[in-house]
Amino acid sequence: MIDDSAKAAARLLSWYDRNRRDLPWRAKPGEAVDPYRVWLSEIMLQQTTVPAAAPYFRNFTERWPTVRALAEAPLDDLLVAWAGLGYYARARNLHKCAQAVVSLHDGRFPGDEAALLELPGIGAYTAAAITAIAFARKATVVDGNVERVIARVFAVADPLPNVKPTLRKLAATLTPDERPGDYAQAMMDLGATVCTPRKPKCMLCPWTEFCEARAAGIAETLPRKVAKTEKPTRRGTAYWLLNPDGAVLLRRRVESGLLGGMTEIPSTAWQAEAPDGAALAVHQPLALSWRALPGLVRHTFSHFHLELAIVTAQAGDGWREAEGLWVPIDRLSDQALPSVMVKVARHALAHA
DNA sequence: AAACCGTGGTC
DNA sequence: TGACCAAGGTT
Repeated sequence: MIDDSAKAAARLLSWYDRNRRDLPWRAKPGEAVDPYRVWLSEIMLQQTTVPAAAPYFRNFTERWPTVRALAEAPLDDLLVAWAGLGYYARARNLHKCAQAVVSLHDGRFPGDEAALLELPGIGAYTAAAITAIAFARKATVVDGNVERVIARVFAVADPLPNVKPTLRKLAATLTPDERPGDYAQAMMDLGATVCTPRKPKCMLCPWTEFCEARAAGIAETLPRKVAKTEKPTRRGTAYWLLNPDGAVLLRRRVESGLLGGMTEIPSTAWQAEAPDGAALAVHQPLALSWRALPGLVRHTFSHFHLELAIVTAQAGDGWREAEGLWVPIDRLSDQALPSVMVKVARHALAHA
């Protein structure tokens, strides 16, 4: 077991110095840390892999180099730029947070956890990460990586999420006073590259000698998690409607909830039962004779599977009566289309 | 407090 | 091939 937390921290920091990864948001040695870039990267990395976030981070920082620039941009520009990254409430809160930093803090991020926690989209993890990485102040960062490392080092067998407070307390006992930012990133790097969910590389681990789970031969089985509820399937039909100019009808979804504020191809409600003829008539954007396209578009969201049928029609006179916006096919990339809608558009273009 | 909220890669 | 997984937060 770990009987000397200072020694454990030193061992981890030494490992970190020898295995430092070059990531787009990581300041080079000697380079000043920009809290704006730390914050932006932490939001993008929530439940998101490094390869997925990296191109979005480059695009955002090039286009909006400061929090003030981001605050002054129209929300819809952020949603277009965020499209495809998922969890779109993050983009809405990103905008709110940038505006709060400008209006409440004169354009500078606050440097303590309590003040950061007040900002939209910043929770316990992100507040600690910004405090440690951007402001070099002591804070215990607990993300999925840290939970896994701590559960293994201390052989905590109680399942998540209930055991989370216990893991947090244990993690705090190891946090050193020195180099808080490097230590936070070292813990996450250790979890991401060595103490991995499957087949942990214990031979390369700086903590292998005092890891209780490794000693007990149960490292790969930790942390335990309560079984998740099964995902239901919902079904719907999307309307691929073209006007005489060859533009397609799109709509803006409501601000809250699933894909809030994003652009969609008009469709019926998504329910357990596929829509019947009456439902198709109720939801159609124009009263027309629709032709069914072959196949289905399948997509899985965080908590349900979706099966979408697609019907198509050509609007004649009166196309202006439809509710929504008409977008030329070659301008679809300017829209805030989430991945599921990109799938629908591709399917329609391939089969229409 | 449990549900909601995306996506793409991996095995 | 379908379940699991990733630098979580909000309601």
